[in-house]
Amino acid sequence: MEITQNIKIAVDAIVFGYSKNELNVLLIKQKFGALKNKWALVGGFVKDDEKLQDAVHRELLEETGIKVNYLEQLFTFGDDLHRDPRFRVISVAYFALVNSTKLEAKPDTDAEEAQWFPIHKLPELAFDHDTILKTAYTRLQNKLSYQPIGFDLLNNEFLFSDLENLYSTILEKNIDRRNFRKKLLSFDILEETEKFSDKKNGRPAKLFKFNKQKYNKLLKEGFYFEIKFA
Amino acid sequence: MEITQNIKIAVDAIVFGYSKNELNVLLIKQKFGALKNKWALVGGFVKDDEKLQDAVHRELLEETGIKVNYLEQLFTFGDDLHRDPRFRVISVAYFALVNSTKLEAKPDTDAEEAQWFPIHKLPELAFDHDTILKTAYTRLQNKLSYQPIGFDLLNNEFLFSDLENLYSTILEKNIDRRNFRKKLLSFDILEETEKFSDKKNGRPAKLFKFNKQKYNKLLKEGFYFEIKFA
DNA sequence: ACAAAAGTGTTAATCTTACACCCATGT
DNA sequence: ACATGGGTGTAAGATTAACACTTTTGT
Repeated sequence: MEITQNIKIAVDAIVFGYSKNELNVLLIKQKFGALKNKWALVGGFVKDDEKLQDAVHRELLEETGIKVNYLEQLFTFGDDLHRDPRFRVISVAYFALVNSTKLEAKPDTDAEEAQWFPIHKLPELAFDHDTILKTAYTRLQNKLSYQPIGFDLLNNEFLFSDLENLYSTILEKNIDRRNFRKKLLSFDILEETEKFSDKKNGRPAKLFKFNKQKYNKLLKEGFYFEIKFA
Repeated sequence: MEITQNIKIAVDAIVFGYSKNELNVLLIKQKFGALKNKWALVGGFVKDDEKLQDAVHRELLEETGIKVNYLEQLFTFGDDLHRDPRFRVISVAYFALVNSTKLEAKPDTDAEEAQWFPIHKLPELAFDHDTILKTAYTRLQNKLSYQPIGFDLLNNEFLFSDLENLYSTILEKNIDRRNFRKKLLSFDILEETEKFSDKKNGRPAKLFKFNKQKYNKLLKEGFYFEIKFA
């Protein structure tokens, strides 16, 4: 039983970062080919002896020097036979979160131009990457309501107002501050620190931490993280 | 830019059927190779000019003659480099529901032996198909609570008791009959028919239909299907 | 003293849960 | 008349939603 197949398999990463009340996406400028100078998701072909996940990490490191905080498989795009104009490529897309939108000095390898773009100010994208991005954004919006994933976009220690802004920015909704705080505290997965914000204006605010161990423990006991909004 | 890659891409379908208060999975017996006589999910290699979805439909038709009621992409299994002992295969798994567990007379093509197995009485499976199956079962259990997917496992017209049994079988939970009925009726996506069950025993029960148009309309208006259990 | 953001509590409305008896049919 | 499964309502408890004033700090 011999199989010949002329399909290439690639991975692409949709990396979200949150900074200054904006949700950003990491893109790199295409340097070659018909799509030169368009922007694209970080990605590339999978090596023969490489796990899909490892391929994603490798590409991220090679092209942007970034290490992600959260990574999960999103969807496999393989129904559009000509999504890549060169030949048939099936892409396994991954969804990633980072808690910093600083870009390190570019790594030596590919020296691609990587850049963060606010989700609502995207440039024209190569391939079907706009579709992929839309899928990822919807996934992020949904997950925020039933998985404590927002913390992966914030610093280890954060203000309640940061968290609240993150939710209201990404979900594009207003949130009642009191109800939001009450709800999150009721889960008992946040810890107060002794530290305070060092903002110029207004009353200093306590810094909080997400206690992942406690969350995992509660999960096993049947706890279900869920935040709804009016 | 030349790429050589020695990875094959396949699709596999996890087909669920519900019959006589049991959840069943469709498997086929392997006829060749090292895994001969083990059972496996329906699947096969993707053709060069074939959409992933079409590959699934084709394999289902060729190997079992079945047409599914619901199909969605589940997950892409590609991290285990030796999941297929012959060479590296990445498999895009699809999750399917049918409303009949009758198997047509075998189609002429491959004449594979296809058979339904109750989810809790599975034979030994080839490859990593037990992992895939577990993933699919979890997905089914979760989806049942937030998408009206159970109807795709039942006849077009069904009894409330069927629906209730389906939920309690798949979720492996007891359900309060009154609360369940109240909840579902409150969604206003079910229609009473004029017909009644023709069971021998007990009071005849009304047959209901799921009104998919109405559900889709409500969805657009922001309706959210959600069933929780005590 | 004022501007800015943080912190906090109550009430009404809604939703969820628990629970048991009568009804219609076939034998 | 009895066995079988179908059909229904209510009350207590929990959760959600709506809403505004006081506190702390820097200037």
